[in-house]
This record gives sequence, C-alpha cells and structure tokens, in this order.
Amino acid sequence: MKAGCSIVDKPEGAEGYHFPEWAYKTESSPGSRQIQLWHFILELLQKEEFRHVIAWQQGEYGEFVIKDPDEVARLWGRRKCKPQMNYDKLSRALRYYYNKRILHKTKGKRFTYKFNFNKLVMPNYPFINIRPNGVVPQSAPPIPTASSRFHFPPLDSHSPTEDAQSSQFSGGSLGPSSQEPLNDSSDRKPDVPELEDVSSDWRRGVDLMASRNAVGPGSINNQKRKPEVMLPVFTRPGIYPDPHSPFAVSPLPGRGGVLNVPISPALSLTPTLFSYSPSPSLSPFTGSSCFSFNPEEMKHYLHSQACSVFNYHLSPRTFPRYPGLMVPPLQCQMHPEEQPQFPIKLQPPPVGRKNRERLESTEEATAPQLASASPRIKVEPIADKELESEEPPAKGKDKSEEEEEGPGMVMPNTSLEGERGAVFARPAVPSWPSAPPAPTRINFPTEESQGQGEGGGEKPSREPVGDTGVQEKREDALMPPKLRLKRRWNGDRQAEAPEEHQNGKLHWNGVLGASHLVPPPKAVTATAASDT
DNA sequence: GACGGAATGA
DNA sequence: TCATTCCGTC
Repeated sequence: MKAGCSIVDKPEGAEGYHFPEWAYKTESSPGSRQIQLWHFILELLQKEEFRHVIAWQQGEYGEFVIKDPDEVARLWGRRKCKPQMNYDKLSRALRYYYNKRILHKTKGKRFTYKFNFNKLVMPNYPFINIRPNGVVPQSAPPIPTASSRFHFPPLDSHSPTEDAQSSQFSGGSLGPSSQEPLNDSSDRKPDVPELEDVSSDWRRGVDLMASRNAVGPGSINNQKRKPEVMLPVFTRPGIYPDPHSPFAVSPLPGRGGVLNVPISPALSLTPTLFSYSPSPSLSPFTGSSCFSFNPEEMKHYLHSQACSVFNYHLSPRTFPRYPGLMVPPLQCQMHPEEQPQFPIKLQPPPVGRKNRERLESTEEATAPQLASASPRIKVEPIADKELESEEPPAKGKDKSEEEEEGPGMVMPNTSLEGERGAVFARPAVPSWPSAPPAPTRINFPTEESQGQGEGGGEKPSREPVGDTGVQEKREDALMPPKLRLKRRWNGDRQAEAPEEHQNGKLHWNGVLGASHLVPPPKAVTATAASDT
C-alpha cells in the first residue's frame, strides 16, 4: 500500500471512520482491496463537508450531483494516488458502472448520476423493506425499517459497547428502484434490459418478505449471513440526515443512517452471484455476530421461510442461517418419521409470485394447514452449482420470475459449503401416472445424481426404490428415519457410496422437515463461520 | 458534456 | 476486475 494512499487515508474531512480493510476488497476482484469509485462517491455523499462538491440530488432517490467535478476528481485521484485524475477519467470510470447498473446517468442533468441501489443493495438485502405496497416516492427518504438493522463491528474510536448497541443501520428502502425504470429505460443498453422488469418484480418479492419484517424493531436482515460484511460506510461523524439520501437515518436511537452496502455491487450484478457469497478470503470473521434482532421476529421469519421452503419446493438454500439460532418446531414442518404419511407428490413449481403472495397472506394463518394439507414435494438432488447455473426452472417460468427468485430472493448463503448436498430441486413432472407416489423422494448428492439433477426434468430412471422388500423394511425399522428415507430413495445406491451420505450435513440437508427447519447447530455455525 | 472503444496496468 | 488513460464521436 502506498503511503498516503492507504485505505485509511481518507480525503480531508473523512475523519471519523474508516472502513475495515475487507470493505475494500471486492468480491468480484478478489485480492483487490482498493476502494471502488462508487464506494468513494458514497463516502463523499455522506460527508457534509463535501456537500459543496457532491451531494444528493433533491427530489431523486439515490441521485447525486457532482457539483464540482474537478474537486471530486481531485479527491478521487488523491485517494487513488492518481494525481492526474480528472473528471473525464473519473466519469469514464463512472460510465463503466452503467453496464453494471451500479450507476446510471441522469440524462439532461449535468454531472448528475444516480445510484441503482436496487442492484447495489437489494439483492443482498432482500428484506429491506420498500414499502408494503412496493412503492416509494421518488423524493421520499428511505423508509427506515427494522428489517435491515445490523450491528457493525466497532470501528475506530467508537466504543464497542456503543456500537454493539446502537450501530444498527437502517439500510432502509433504497428506494430508487421504484422510479428508475420509468425514466431510465432509455439509458439501458439493449443488452441489459432487465433492470426495469426485474426491479419491480423483484421488489415485489422483496415486499413480500419485507412486509412481514417491516415492522418491529426486532426483524433482521436475514440476508446478512456475515454481519461483518456490512460495510459501515457512514458512521456518525460524517453523516448528515439528508432527506434525499438513500441512506436512512435509523428511527432507532443510536447510530443513524448507515448504508448496508455490499462489498461490491458487482456481486449483485451477476445473476449467478446475486446471492451474497463472500469469498472465503473475504471472511476472516467467523462466529462473531453483529446482528441485532428480535428472536421472536426471527422465529417468525424462519417459520415463514421454512414453510416456504417446504411448501414451495424452494431450495433449502433459501433457508437462511443464523448462527446459533434454533427454530422452534413449526407446524408446517414435517418430521421425517411422518413423511410416509404425507406422500410427496411431484408438483409443478409454484406459479411464482402468485403463490408466493398467497404464501405471504396465508403463511401465518395456515401454518397448521400446511402440514395437514400434506404438501407433496419431490426432493431432488442438485449439483453444487445449482445456483450458478440456475437454469430456467420450469419452462413456464418467465424471466421476471427467474430474476425475482434468483437474484432477489435467493438467500445469500446459497453457496455455502454446508449447503452442498441434497437440496430441493425444482419439482418435476410426476413420474407416477398411475402408480401411487412413493414416499418422500429424497435424493442425496452423488456424483451421478448431480449430473442428472440439473436437467430440470426427471428421468424415468429415477424412480423411487421404495419397495425394497421385507428385509429392507426390517432394516428400515432399525434404521434412523433419515437413513431410512435415504435408503428408500436411493436404494442400493446408498450402499454403493455410503461414505457420501454419512456426514451430518448431508443428512440434515437431505431430510425434509424438521431437519431443514432446524439445521444442526454444527452445520449452521459452520456455515456462518467459514466459507472455506 | 457525455459516451464508449481500445489499450493498458495493477 | 476495475479502473486509468487516451481518444474519436455525438
């Protein structure tokens, strides 16, 4: 690191905070710890002393005006040790953000750009509430919600205690999403047309989630598996409550507006990486949690999530992990032992949003029904990189739904090691036209199965091997339920590659029901602690 | 001023 | 990858 250009070398007036080193290390450019321009811009925007240089645009969410391009360029050049920096160069860098949809230009307004917080933040913080109706007034300040409050690791001179108690940030609804599509569609390049559709569709999904998390000080941003990832962009010293700032001022006592900016927005620009998946090297932190949440809210959410996973065939990857959190038994969950009583039936995937909305409206009230309705689910193995290659699930699924479900709704921990193993696959066409469905079909990740699972369709060869005879039934009786199910499903495959199925994570992953809802602490902690 | 291609560097 | 630098074009 060059002297004077270290990351802690803030521009003048930048005292009061600095980011941990990792904050400058981007996901998309592993190893790079240099601050990115958009980081820097945000930083300036949050500092009152730079208001004369760059400031949020009045009336536009996330829009900012570079009042003094030369000065901004100078500051940027200073930060980057590029004395030759000028606005032309800086703007070129900014323009590169267009394609990434981190930024876009406000046409007709000189030196005016707009952050696409939709892309910048939302995918990583799907639970940021926009608003129950999904609409945010363009000029309105972010709606602070408790759904995205976090604790930041203590920084600087701040009292750890204080931080621990009050450093929640209210990422708030980074509202620009709602207005962008309208006036910026012309900005979009043909090859990146998804913003408009996605933002709205995706936001709906967000709202779904947010609506139940929006209230109550205890709800949490479940997406943040690693609280340390939180970029404490703005802490008290420099912040100022700008009504046009997308950074909400927390309604709660304590630290005010802090943006939960992901380390790199580029992350979310890549559909395959929409779910936040910090690189291992990026995660020197392990168990330390800076989350602040209300256990009841958490339970509530987990319940809903569990039900969603269960009833809508979502990948259990969508089930968030919370270190140390155990979800109490839920009514919608099924104990493995009970599964045979609730034969799982292949079903086409939910229509999408519609179903999700239904879930939203009924999840709480119908939790008991969910179990009694004996939802039928087919569990399929999926390759590890299911999400990377999240192919169009069902043929009928339209793009917006894909976007919505993939980028927006997929949990950030989708790439966790602990997740490797059996996961819920997309339900496929029922393979028992006439024959009664086998009991819960559960696949475990084997090499072969992984190869097949991605196909989307189910191969006839993957019939249940449930009727294995009396002997097996006897064995089953002696077998743990999970193993029993596994055997039924995999048949002798189990015997061929038993070692693959012996580890706990596969067990809990592969078993539908309570084990999903209450992943073993080991798995949970491992997931949260290390993404090695 | 804004845009984006191209070459280049880290 | 993410700029940085240069430059032609609009």
